[in-house]
Amino acid sequence: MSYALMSQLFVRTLREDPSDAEVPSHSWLVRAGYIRRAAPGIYTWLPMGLKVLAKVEAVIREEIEAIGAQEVHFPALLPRDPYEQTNRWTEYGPNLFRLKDRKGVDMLLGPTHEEMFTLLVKDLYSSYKDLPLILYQIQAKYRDEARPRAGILRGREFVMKDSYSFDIDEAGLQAAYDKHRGAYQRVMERLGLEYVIVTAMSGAMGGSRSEEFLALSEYGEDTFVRSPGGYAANVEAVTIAASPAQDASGVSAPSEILTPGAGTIDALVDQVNAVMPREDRAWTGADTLKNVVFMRVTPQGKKTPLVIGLPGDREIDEKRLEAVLSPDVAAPFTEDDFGSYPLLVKGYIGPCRIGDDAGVLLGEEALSGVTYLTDPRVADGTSWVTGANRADTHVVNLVKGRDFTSDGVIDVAEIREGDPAPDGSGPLTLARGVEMGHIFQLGRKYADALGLKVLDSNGKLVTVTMGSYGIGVTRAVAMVAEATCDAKGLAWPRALAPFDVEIVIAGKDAELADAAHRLAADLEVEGVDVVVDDRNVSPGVKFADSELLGFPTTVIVGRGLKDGVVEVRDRTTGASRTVPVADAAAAVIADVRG
RNA sequence: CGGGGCGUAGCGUAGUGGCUAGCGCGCCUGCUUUGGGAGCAGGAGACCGGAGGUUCGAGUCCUCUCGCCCCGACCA
Repeated sequence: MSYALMSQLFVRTLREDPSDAEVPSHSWLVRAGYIRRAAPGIYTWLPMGLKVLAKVEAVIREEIEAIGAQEVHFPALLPRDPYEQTNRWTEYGPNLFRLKDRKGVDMLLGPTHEEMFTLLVKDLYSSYKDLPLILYQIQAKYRDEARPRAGILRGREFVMKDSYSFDIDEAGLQAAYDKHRGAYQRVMERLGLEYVIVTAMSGAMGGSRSEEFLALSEYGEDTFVRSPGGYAANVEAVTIAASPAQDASGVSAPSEILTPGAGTIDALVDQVNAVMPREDRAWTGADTLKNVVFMRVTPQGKKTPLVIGLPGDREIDEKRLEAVLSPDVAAPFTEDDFGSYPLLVKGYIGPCRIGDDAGVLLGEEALSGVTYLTDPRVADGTSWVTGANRADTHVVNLVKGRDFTSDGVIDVAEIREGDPAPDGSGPLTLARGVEMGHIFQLGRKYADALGLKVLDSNGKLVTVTMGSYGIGVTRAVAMVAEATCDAKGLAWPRALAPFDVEIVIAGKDAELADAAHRLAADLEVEGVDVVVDDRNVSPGVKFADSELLGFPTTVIVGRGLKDGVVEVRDRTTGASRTVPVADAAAAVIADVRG
C-alpha cells in the first residue's frame, strides 16, 4: 500500500492561533502544520505545505511552458560582479542580502536574476537566428525586507517563477510580453484568484512598460485605482492630468500676513480667514500651497534638498514619491539640514520671498541649491496662500507664473477615492491588492549594461531587447489559502490540495478500518492521492483536523457501514451525502476529476 | 530608522518582592471510551531570553543587552 496515513504523516495541528499571526492565511497555515517559522520572514515548508507549493508550481510550469519557455536553474548564491555592472549592487541598497566568501570576495543571495539570464544567453547565443527565446526558473529569491510580515505573504525568502524574453526587436518583445500576459491570466484563473491587471512603475527594475497582477485582498500592500472606463493602475503609477492654466489678471498683488504659530495647514487656514477674510467664501486648505521638504539622496549618497509644492489639502503619497524618485530616495529633512539651509524656514516654506529682499528664492537651483517641483494642480495662473520663508509669515495671492516658478512638475500627491480618472471616464475608486505577478518590458537596459548583442540578418551587431516576468509562488499559496479559508480552516481547491481525498476511520471496529483501507487502495490505483486518518483518536478530532487541513473531499467510514454506506463530504460547499460502499470509489473519482 | 508591545514547558498563557512557578492544549503510562476537539488515575517536561545590579529574599524592581511582534516612516 502506498497511500498516506495520518498516523505516519509529519504534521501536527495546533488548537490555538499562533500569537504572531495577524492574517488568516498565516494563522491557518501554521495551525494546520503546513509551515513553521524559522526566522523573521523565513519559513520552513512541512510535507503538506510542500505538496501545495509543488502543485502551484506545476500550474505555473504548465502555463509558462505552453508559451514556449524553457526551464533552467540558477544558483541563489551569486557573484557580485554582474550586479556591479548593472549598478544594482548599489541600487538595491539594504534589501540585498550580501555576504563574503572565505577569501573576502563579495557575494549576494539573488533578489532576482536579470543579470544572470542575460549573461547566460550572451555566453551561448550570438545570432538573430537563435531568437526569440524565453527562459525561466522557479527558485528561491532573497530580499532583506525592512519589515517582513503576514507570514508567507511577504517573506525575506520566497519562491518565484521568473522568466525572461530575448528578442531582436520591439515587435518581438511585444509578442513575448503579450504571451506572458496571457499565460499569467490563465495562471490566476486556474489558481482561482480574483485579480486585476494594473499599470505599474518599473521601479528598480528599469525599463518601460510594466503591469502588475494584483489579487484583491484587504491585506494587500498595493493600492490601485480603477475608473468606470476600465483604466486600472497602481497608485504609484497613476498620472493625473496637469490642470489648465488660469487667468490671473484679476488677482491682486501678493501681500504678506503675519501668522505666528501657523505651523500646520489647519492653523494657517484659521489665521488667514481671521486676518484677511475672502468675500465670496472662506479660505480652505485647498487654497494653500503646502511645501514639503525632503533630502533627495542618490544611491551614491549625493544629497540635494527637494521641495515639493502641492495643494494644502493633499498629502504626499510616500510610495508614489519613492517610485518617481527611484533609484534615489527621499530622506526626511532633519533639524541639521534646516540648519544648513537657513533659507528654508520650517513651517513657513514657500516658493518665494517678497518684500524688502524680493526675488525668486526657490525655483532656481543655481541660486539656492534647492530643487523646487510642483504638483500638476499647481498650474500657471493659480493663486495661493503659502509660506514666506520667514518665521511667522505667509503670503497671500501668490500667483504661479507671475510671482513664482518651479523647476518642474512632480506627480506624487495622494490619490483619493473620487478623484477624476486620467481617462476622463469618471471618478476613481480605490482598492487594495497583493502583487502576484509583474511583467516588464525591460528593453535594452540589461543587454546594454552586460553587452548582450547578436548579429542580425545584415551581419550587424544589435543589442537584444528583453522582458522580465515574475510570479510569486509562495505568495500564491498564501493568497489561495486566504481566498478559500473559512472559520474552520483551510479549504483548498481540488487542483492545489495536498491530497485529493481523506478517508476518516470513524470508529474502532476492525471492519471500519478494513473498509477504509480497501477504499484507499481502490482509489490509489486510479491515481487518486489519498490519505487515511487511521489515528487512534476520537472522531471529533479527525473531523476537526480534516476541516483544518482543508482536504476537498473527506470520506467518512463509520456508523453507516453496517448499512453498507459511507459519507462523502465536500469541504468547500459543506455538502454531505451518503453513498453505498460499493459505489464509493466511483463517486469519489467522479468528484476528484470534476 | 522612530514609536509601542511582548519574551515564563512544544503551543497558548497566569503569576500584590515571600514557601516547592500555576493553568489549558499537546506529550508519556495504564484502564475505560470512539460520529464533532473523550473520562479517570499516574507521569515527564521551565536554569522564567541573557548579563549585571538593588534586596535577608527577584519571574516580579533598576540598568544594560539580545530577540520577536505590531504601527509609523514626510505634516511643511
